[in-house]
Amino acid sequence: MSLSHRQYKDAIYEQLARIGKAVSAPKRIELLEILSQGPRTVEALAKLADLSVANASQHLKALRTSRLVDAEKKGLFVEYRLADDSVGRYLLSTQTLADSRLAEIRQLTRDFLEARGALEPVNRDELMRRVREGEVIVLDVRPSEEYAAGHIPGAVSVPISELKARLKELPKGKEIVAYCRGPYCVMSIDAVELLRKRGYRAVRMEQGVLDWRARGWRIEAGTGKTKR
Amino acid sequence: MSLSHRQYKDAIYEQLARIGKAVSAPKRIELLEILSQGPRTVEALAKLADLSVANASQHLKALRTSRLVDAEKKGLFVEYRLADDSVGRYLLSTQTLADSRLAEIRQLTRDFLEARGALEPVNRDELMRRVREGEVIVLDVRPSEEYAAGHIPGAVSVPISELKARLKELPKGKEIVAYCRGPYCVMSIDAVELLRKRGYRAVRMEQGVLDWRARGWRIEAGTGKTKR
DNA sequence: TGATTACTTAACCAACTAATTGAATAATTA
DNA sequence: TAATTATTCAATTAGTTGGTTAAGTAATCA
Repeated sequence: MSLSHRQYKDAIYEQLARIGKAVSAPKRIELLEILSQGPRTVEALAKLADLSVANASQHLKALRTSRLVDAEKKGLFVEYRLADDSVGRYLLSTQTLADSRLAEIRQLTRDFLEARGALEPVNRDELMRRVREGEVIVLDVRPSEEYAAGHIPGAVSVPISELKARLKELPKGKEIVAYCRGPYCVMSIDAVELLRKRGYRAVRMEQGVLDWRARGWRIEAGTGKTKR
Repeated sequence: MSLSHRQYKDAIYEQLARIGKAVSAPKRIELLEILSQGPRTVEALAKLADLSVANASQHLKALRTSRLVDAEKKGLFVEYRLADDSVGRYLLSTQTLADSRLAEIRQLTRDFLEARGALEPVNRDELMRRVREGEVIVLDVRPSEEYAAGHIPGAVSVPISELKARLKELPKGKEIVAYCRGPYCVMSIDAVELLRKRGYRAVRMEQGVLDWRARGWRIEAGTGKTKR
C-alpha cells in the first residue's frame, strides 16, 4: 500500500508537529534549558523548574517520546540529558526567533533588568572576544554540576549561592565577567549586582555555554580539581 | 511592582512557548511552509493545505497572534506572508532537528521515495554546487506565483501541472535538476519521474529556496518576462 | 442599491492537555 | 527481609484545542 501525496504530507507534518508539541508547554522549555546545561536527575529538575516530581516526570516522559531527551537509569536515580547537540541548537534558534518576533519578551527582559538598575549597553561580540582572549576574569555562577558538565575555558566556578562567602577569592583590580545559563537566566545579574556593591568592576555576559558551543568554540569539562 | 525571579522565568518561558504552540499543529506548520515560498491569500492557503477556508483563517489568526505571519488587506483579498526571514530560518532548524531525532520522518521519506523507485544517493553539496555553477538546467516546478516570489537564479519555471504539455521546451541532451519547496515536497519527485520516462536525464534537488537563502546565496525574483 | 466575493467570527462539540493526588514499581540500604 | 528513596503510573479534574457549521463584515462589482 503506497501513500497518496496528501497522506504523505499529513504524516510528515504530523511528525514535525511532535517537535512543536514538545516545546508548546512553558515548563517543558524550562526543563530543556536546564538540561542544556548538563544532565540532571528528575528530582533536581523538578526543584529547579519549580514542579512536583510527578509532574516533572510526566513532562520528561513527553520530551522522551518526542526524542528530545534521553534517560538513563543510574542506580536509584534516573539521569536525563538532551538527546544530542541538535536539540541545543534548536533551543537557541527558538530563542532567536522569540527575541526577534515577540516584543513582549524584550520588554520583560528590559523591565527586569531596569528594576535592578542593571541596564547597560554591552557590545556582545566585543565582550565575548575579551572573554576568549582571557583579558578578563570569567566567573561561572551556575551550580557546580553545570560547571562540571561543561564551561567556558578558563572560567572560575563560584555558584551564586556561595559568591558572598567566597568574594575574597576574587582579585579587586581586574574586570570580572559573570555568566550563567543564557540570556534569560538571572543568576549572573544577581552576581554582578553583588560584585559591584562590594567595589568590583563586573559585567554580565548574557551568552552561556549553549551559545558558546553553537559558535563552534571549545568547551571545557570537569571541576578542575583532580578527581577520584 | 517588580517581578520575582520565578515570575520572571515563568513569564519568559510562557513567551517562548507561544512559538512552540504556533508550531504544535501539523496544519499550521504546513501553512508556514507554504508561506515560506511566498505570500498567499487565505483561499489559496486553504486549498494548498487542504483546509476549509474558515479553518485556515483560524489557524492563520493563531499564527498572527504569535507574530510568525503578517496579513495585509489587498482589496478584496488578504495576503499573508512570513513575518520575516527569522521565521524561515526557524522552520529550517525545526526540519533539521526532526530529521536528526525522529526516525519516523526519515522512514516516511524513504518509503515514499522507494514506492516510486526514486531512491538514489545524491551528494547534496555537490549537486548544489553544480546548480550554482550553472552546469545543469535548473527546473522550478512550483506554482508560478512561488517562482515569481523568489527562485534559484537561472532556474526555468515550469509548474508541475504544465510540465507534460511543455516538455518540448526542454533540451534532451543536458542534465536537468528539478526542485520545489523543500525536502518534504513531492512535486519535484513527480517531475523527475515524468522526465525520466520521456528519456531525459533528470535528478531531484531536495533543497528549496528556504535552504538556498539560509546559506546566504542569492535569490532571484520576478517572472523573467517583462511585466506591465 | 443590491449582489457577489473573500474573509472573519461565534457557537458548539469531541478530543486532548497540564496538574494533582495517591498508589505502584524498582533499586538500594539497614 | 523490611524500610527507604527515586521515579513512574493511573485516575481525576479543569481548562484548552482543532474542526465544523452558520452567521457576520467588508470591499468590489453590476
